Amino acid sequence: MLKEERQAFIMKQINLHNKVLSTDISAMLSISEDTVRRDLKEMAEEGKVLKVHGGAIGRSFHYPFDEGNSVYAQAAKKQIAEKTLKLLKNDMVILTGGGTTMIELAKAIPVNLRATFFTISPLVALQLVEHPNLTVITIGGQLSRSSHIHIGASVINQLAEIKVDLCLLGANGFSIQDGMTESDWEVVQVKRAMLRASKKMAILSIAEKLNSSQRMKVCDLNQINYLITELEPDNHFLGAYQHLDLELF
Amino acid sequence: MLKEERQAFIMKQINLHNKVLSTDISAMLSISEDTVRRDLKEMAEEGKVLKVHGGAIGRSFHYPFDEGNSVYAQAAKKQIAEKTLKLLKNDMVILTGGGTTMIELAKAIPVNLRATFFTISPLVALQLVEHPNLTVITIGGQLSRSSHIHIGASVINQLAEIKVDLCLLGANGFSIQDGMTESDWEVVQVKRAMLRASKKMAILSIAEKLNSSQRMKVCDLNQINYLITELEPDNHFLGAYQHLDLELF
DNA sequence: CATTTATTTGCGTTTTCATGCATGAAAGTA
DNA sequence: TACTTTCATGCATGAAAACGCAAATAAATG
Repeated sequence: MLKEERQAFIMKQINLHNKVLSTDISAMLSISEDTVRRDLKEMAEEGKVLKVHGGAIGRSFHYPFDEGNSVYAQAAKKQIAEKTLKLLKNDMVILTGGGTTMIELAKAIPVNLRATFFTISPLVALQLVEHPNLTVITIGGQLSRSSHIHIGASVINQLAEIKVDLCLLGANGFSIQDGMTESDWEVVQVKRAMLRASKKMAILSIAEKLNSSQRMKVCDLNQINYLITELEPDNHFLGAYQHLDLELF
Repeated sequence: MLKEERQAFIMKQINLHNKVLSTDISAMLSISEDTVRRDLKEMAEEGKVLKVHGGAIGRSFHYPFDEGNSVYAQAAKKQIAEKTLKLLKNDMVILTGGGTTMIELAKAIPVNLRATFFTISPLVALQLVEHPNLTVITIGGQLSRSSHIHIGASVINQLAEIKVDLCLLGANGFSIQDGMTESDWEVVQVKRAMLRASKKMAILSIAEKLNSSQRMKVCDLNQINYLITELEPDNHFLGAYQHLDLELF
């Protein structure tokens, strides 16, 4: 049997069942597991499959979404993501919200980080799960059409049952006078619940959003531990925040 | 024997079997393997065949994973999606699994359908929420790296609390003998819970997956109400399923 | 026709490739 | 932690490919 035939067979199995076990292929084709492993290794190097312990899984899962990635202020968001990495340590349990900044963060996480992520955003969850050493848990609930995060009572209930080391949130409105604010009542509720579920709170926001306010208040600034923007902490634009009880990044 | 004859013979063999072995041709035509190799090399340079170690394979031989990251058997899956629409009525409460077939279904849903969807797949959820008249509720939990669906105890618990009109599932293994089967224990548990949570059960599967079995059993065929494939219900390939207590689409 | 020239073919040798097995390391599991 | 499964690695073996060379065949030329 030709090597190409074998690999085609494996590919077909993966297309059909999403994953294959080396032992199964070995048995089905009556070849040694070594050969299967070598095939999988080769195919993995060509990017055709994703090798995992015991076999391989398909790589065809790729969301048709952010492909046309024209994210607003993406450069700044990438910078924020990079800075945020400093807060993440091995074995942490982390809770995240949604938004494009969080997506950038999820992409930027180093492969060797070993941590548990709770998230209310399916997109962030899908991005995070690409990392081999992360445990990703989605807090489910009604999916908001506008913000693409889970909202509603069930989310609140689930959040009441966890306590995480660090919560990472994007901000909608953020100002000295009004603290963190939001325009959507449901989102306010969810964010408050996330706040309660976390020991520390970090806000990721492009500087542009600072000093803007929305209608509804999520919390005061003193409940925020870290504020991460694309600016240097000593930037004059951040002057008003430099003397508060929060750490600037 | 002329070179053209030989090469024509080889082409014929390749068209017939999609591949040839140098040793076989050598034996069949009583010529040395070197000659065969030289022929294959020549033909490969002309782009007629694809030379590989041990012989050659036809030019038409692509890997079953169609170029890039497009979906395997997408046409068939779109057909399945179209047929499935007949089962969906206004104000239904529907529970769905994951997989590329389900994604196609989510895309195919008409904008005027007014229904509530529960799903364990973040990808399906994101696709569904694009429709203005759907309420989308994600059943959250640990996100499986291999199948991109939520698994684990929390999913089971949440499923225990709902009762939906119709459950739509893709199948991993499906056969008369073994019923619906899966390769992942966690997924089995989730699918069983989905079964319990639903009044009716529909399986969406490309015909290619029928008559294949995986290690672990999800349920018997008599628990399935609808089986939807890309084939016509009276297709002879579905013969074995036509007399069962399930409706074919 | 004879001779030269070019092409094709087969054979032996050397390299490269494919595969299975054995071993110890690594990862997962109880 | 101890136990099992899976991985990676090197090695041995056999198969196939590449290469050069010479014989055989075909084509071309005078």
